[in-house]
Amino acid sequence: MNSLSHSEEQVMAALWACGKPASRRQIAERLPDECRWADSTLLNFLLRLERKGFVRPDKQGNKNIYTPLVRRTTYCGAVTAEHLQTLYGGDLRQLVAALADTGRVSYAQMERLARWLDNRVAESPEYDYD
Amino acid sequence: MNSLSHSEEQVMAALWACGKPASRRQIAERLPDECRWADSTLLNFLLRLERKGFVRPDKQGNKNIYTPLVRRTTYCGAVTAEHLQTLYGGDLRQLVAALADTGRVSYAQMERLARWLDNRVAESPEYDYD
DNA sequence: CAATTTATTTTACATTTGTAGAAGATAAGG
DNA sequence: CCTTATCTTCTACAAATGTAAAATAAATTG
Repeated sequence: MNSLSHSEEQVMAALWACGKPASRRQIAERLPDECRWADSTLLNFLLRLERKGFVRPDKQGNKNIYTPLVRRTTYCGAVTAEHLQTLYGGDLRQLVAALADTGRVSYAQMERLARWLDNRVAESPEYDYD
Repeated sequence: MNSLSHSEEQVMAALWACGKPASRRQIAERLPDECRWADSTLLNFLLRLERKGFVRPDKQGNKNIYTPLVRRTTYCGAVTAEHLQTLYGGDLRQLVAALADTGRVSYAQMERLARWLDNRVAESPEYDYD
């Protein structure tokens, strides 16, 4: 899988957030505030994403409708795993700790994660233990 | 804080892994296998890191000893928080889920994280609840 | 100390990235 | 249908990135 630049990643995130194939306008609406680009800028990123095999544009009249060709979880899993490896040697606890210790996630969120994990771990079988 | 390119990040990770100020050679030893760069390449990254305020080189004879000027947790917390926001809308559960669902972390590791979180959450006070 | 090895600094250059104006194509209003 | 507003595609360009050879400086060795 081709790797994405930060801007391209933001565009993909916005497209995934749309939940279905979306126009340039719809994608723009989902972008965070700091991404107030010129139309042609966003379209250029979409073109680069097309070249990298991440989206397919379908012409509806003069407009394009973009469909993601890579699953969100697939891409995010891969890039997060890479991030985890590079910065934390693959240790997920360290990643969570870094967030907690620098006050990047609230206590409440940590608790929710704990509860949720307890469930997952409880109901999951152990035959693929390590 | 200045942002780092992927290569620069790998260099910093290696330097942090050294645990103390380190020479170019020592840093190289800690780099992952895929980073078999020419010496001048690594030195160039170190120079760029210096310009970005991430390291300070101290001359020991003709050698440089590099000291990190940014704490690992500070940097990693910031960049992981950004990653979390961009790709998962800030929801840590989604991040963990993406790793789990794509088989990027083992069941055992998830369990360790769960245990560890249970402890942290238990012993932590709640006065900063959300 | 001359020759050789080891380090670092400079310089270079192709590629990728961020950003958007200009140009071209399509639709819509009057 | 002509004008105007939309959209997209082309083209451009500066800055950042990946990568390393060439030049330079310092240490080591015979």
